[in-house]
Amino acid sequence: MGAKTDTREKILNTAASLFQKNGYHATGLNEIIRESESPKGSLYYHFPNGKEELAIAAVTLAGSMIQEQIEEKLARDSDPAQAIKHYILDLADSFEEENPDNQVSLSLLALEIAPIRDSLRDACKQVFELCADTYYRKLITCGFPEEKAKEISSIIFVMIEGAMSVSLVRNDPVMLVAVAEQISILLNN
Amino acid sequence: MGAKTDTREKILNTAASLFQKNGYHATGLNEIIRESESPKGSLYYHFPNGKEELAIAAVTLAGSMIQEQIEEKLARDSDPAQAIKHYILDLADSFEEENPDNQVSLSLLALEIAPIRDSLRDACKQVFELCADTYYRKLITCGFPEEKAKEISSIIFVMIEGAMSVSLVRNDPVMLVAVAEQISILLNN
DNA sequence: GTCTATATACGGATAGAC
DNA sequence: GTCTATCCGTATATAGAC
Repeated sequence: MGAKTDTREKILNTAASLFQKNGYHATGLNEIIRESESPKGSLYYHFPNGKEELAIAAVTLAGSMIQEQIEEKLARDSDPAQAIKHYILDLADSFEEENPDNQVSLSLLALEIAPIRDSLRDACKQVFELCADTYYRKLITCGFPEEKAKEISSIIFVMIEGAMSVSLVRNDPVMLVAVAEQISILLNN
Repeated sequence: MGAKTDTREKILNTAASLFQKNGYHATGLNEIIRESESPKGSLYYHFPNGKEELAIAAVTLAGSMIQEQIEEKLARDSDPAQAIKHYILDLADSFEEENPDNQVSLSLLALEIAPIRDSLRDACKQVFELCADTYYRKLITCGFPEEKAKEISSIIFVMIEGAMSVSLVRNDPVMLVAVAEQISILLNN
């Protein structure tokens, strides 16, 4: 093995990166195979259902990577409010950088592909759930009551995703900073 | 006059509706002229710069309509927390309905078109600003200090847009309800 | 499993009659 | 100002050699 899954991985990584950055409809399969230096035949060999199947795999991969990043960064502070604030400020800091692993927004891709088909919507729902659940577990670990943690973790996900959208549109991370400042208020009530 | 601007208006309204609902790249000009029952020649007569010019006009129109709806609904309650909560719960209620004037999310369209060109990004920024400013003016009217109002109004816009995105992806308005419940906490701190 | 050539449809845009 | 016919590029997808 090794080379066996290598082509598939290259295609998938490239697709996930381009889909997240430019969106689903704006990204052509030709662009994906060019950037990943893979032939089109391999794409359809590994993803027989074409672009939609690739989208499901891509949103799932992107979600996992984001989830891992959240988890890792939340572990740096024991205080949950501080940890989450710290994480969001890091997002703001890395906003200018262009390297692909800093792409932490799922909204564009999810909003585009969810309406296409139920299977795509389900994949998006799962990814959203996964991210929110990472905040949830942090809050539980820190002693928050279950109900409160459930409520707050969803709100945090919504605020971050909303602030990311606004920041991307405005091309300016100040909205993320503003949201970071609200976290402690949110958690202490 | 009357018939003179009628064609333009029909094209623009249809475009704004389809762009908001399905997104920019997923909506073809052919679809717009078919749905608006206008010939393609008229589209390029009224919007010589084609799809991009239409997108600017559409996002601006959509923003104005949303802004008016926010303003109108916030006027129903004198207490700002109550007014905003009431407005968000209305959004949740109207979530199932399909008529076009209930499309109150700008994120999909804005995230798609902002990166295309600066003129499109600027139009999106202005629209976002317009909406947030409506919350701002409500807060000022109700006696909030300027700085606090500025801060909170942005957060409210972010939370609503984020909750709308999540609700659209999940096809379920519960996230809007959850956000509505947080408004009073946000305003009383 | 890999790769290229090709099929087919549709995208945005334009020309030019009326 | 209105409308149709058409251009050209690119999109997704497939066929079939290797």
